[in-house]
Amino acid sequence: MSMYSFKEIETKWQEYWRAEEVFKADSSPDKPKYYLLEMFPYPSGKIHMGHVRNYTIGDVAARFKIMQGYNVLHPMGFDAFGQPAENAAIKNRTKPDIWTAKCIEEMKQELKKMGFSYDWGRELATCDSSYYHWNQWIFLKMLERGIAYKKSSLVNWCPACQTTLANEEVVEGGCWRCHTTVEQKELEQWYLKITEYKERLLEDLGQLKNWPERVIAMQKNWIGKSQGVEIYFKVKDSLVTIPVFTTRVDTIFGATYVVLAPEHPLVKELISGTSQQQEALAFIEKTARARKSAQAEPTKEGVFTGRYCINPVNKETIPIWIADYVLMEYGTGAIMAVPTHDQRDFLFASEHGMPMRIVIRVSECQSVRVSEELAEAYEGDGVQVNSGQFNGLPNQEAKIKIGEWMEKTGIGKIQTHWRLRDWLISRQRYWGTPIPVVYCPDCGVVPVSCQDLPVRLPADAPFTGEGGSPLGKVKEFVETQCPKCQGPARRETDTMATFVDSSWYFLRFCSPRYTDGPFAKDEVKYWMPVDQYIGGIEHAILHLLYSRFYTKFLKDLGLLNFDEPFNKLLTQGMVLKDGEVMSKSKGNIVDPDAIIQKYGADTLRLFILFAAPPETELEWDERGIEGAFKFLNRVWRIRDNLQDKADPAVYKKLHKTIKKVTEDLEAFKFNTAIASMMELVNVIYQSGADKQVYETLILLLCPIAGHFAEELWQALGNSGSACKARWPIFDPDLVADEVVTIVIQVNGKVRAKLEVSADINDADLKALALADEKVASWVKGSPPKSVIVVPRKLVNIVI
RNA sequence: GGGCAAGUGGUGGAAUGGCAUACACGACAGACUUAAAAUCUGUUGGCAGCAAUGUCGUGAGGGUUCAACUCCCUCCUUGCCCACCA
Repeated sequence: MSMYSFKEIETKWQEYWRAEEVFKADSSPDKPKYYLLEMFPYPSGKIHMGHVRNYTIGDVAARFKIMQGYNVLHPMGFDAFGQPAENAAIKNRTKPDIWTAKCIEEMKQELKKMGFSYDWGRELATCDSSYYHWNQWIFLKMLERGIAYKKSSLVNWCPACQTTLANEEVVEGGCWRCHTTVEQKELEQWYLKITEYKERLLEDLGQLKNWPERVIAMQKNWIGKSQGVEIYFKVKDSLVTIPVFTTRVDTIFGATYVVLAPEHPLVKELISGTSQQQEALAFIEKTARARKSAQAEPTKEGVFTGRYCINPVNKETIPIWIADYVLMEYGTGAIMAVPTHDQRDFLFASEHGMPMRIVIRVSECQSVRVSEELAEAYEGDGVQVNSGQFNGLPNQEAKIKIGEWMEKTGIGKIQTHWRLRDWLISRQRYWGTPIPVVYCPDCGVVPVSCQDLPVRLPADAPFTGEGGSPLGKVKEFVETQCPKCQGPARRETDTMATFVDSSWYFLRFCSPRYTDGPFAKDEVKYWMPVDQYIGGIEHAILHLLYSRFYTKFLKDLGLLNFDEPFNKLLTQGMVLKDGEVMSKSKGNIVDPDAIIQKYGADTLRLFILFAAPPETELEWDERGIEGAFKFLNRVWRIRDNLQDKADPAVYKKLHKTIKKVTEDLEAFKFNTAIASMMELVNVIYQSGADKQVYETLILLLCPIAGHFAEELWQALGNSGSACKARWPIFDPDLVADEVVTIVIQVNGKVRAKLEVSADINDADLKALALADEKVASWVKGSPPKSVIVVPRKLVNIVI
């Protein structure tokens, strides 16, 4: 009787898989392909439970597909540029490249200890010049087509660190590193014109039938298409016109004032010379300061400009205000205020004593007549009142009619506004892809030519943590020749945001060593799109949106022949401890490596799959992991008591288990797949198993507990790798029951059960049910009102 | 404020119109053992009952149905995402 010595077994098989290149993928046109991808990690040096869960889910799916005969591509790499390497450089005086290489090495060792089925021959790291070369190449193509461009804009700026911050790096209005209040600063920055693709990004969401609903909803929200009307308000005694955007044109007759954002370009002109000028200027100055801190609380402050404009639908003269509840970034930066039908306008109007007029009522005879009776704005649907020729129309209908009428008369224009902004990719940082552009005093902004790529990061730079980009201080990097006139020029010292790196890595995996372009077209044609993508919900918007954008751009370049990169998407839930997310700051981290040491990788994999379905949160439970370990040991010991020929009932259970496990793995229902295998093991402990039953069980376990299965597969005298064996097929005859249990209900309550032949007809079943003595005692001779018979399941007698 | 998801035994969870609580953890009991651990075998939703059995029970309330954890409506709670977005 041997022990289940997981340490030896796991090392042995990991070495075997490596030496035999078991998981090496090659494109082969005669086999169905399956590209399984998990979101690649930032190489922090240690894997955490989130990684373990993400990659275990993917690994089981990959191994299952291999056994089913698919040609599987399952690669792994590292999203290796980014802030932490630079922070480490500042803190420990290490070089970012050396620090990152060390982290990758350590992380790879941990991933290997989990026994994941990666084709390590395809490993890539985004910080390799052979990778970021093509980042730069794609950027140049975007520049050529006007998709990459430079403009001046407000960005988050930490005055202490002297650097810009991404929105994600602003925590409660302060710098995530030093907590200094973040300011808004005007800077020239590089952008990618993702807005050029907004229509397609929105529309093609419809193609993503196998994406979670909520991810689709989040992307829709983020793109933020809203249809409305731009209305022109003429300023009284002036040639100026104020365009206003609204999605509620049906409320236009209730507009009692107009509001501009304090930064609106027309504001200065409007207030000049009015009695309100000083007050207005002071207000603008004050809000500008308040708005500098990124997360200012909403307020309802504002000031009258001293000017009036004309409501074009009823020629009413209404005042123009400036208020900080209007945002310059959305719409036209100006709104028409309808206090009766917009809650924000209502609050502002109440505060400042502005008039209100109801223009939509639930019904025409509704008794509320004067606006003073309103406690809040009515934002729902109803019938138009006080609305000129549109009175009496349902407001949804009026919305369309008024829009059309405005177009015809030139009062306004039907328009669509979007929330999506262009993507700011400039970072004043060292550890990222250099933006391949040169500034020449004579020729201006000149792209580096494709032949001269990659623009390499200098090996060293001064990392002080203050005073802007370290790259700017590396003379050999900055000083260069203009590609156009050969005169002296300066290189761009900004680098690209790391989200750029991860926006196309799934394409690079198809031909990671290709040198003539970002990827080999035929390899991409064979492998793409990704059949199954797996990762955290935190990437539901940014990474997935950027990857979709890149795919569409590369399609337009003629390099791809599909619109969407990821066919199916699974977002796995988080791993919790004591009801909270595992995090360093909470100090509730469970180190996967410690669990591997104590129980082995197969036990860890089994537990993490068994404890919860993949999409829901998973509560870490040390006792649960012992249960998983006990189960593997229980399976291990079956080998000591194999019979010559197992009981037919065991075979029946076996084939039912094959069916259930196959269906469940297909649907990523790992927890119930494992439960059904546990049931089979319980039956085996009752009735015994033979070699064939045992071998089949081992194969069913193989995708989940790979090392364990290999060892037993070999011990049973098989040659070759279990994970290359054919996936078991169930016998339909053995799965079908010849006797079924029928539930007999009286008035919907279970009163009896009958064992009957599976092919009994409904009439016989009904007769049998009525004849049952327990049933008779409930029916008590009264004739049943009706009897419902569900074949093979139940009979319900209604009395 | 808007959107989405979830709410089931002591615990993780199963059942997506047809036996509520599969499987596991924990707990309790028995076997083995000098003893413990490990292992194996049972029992394990509440209430009433010696028992057979009855009855209640899936966040709350209503509805549809012969039948509802499941579908519909209203509400509560929790989590996530977005948010002065006009």
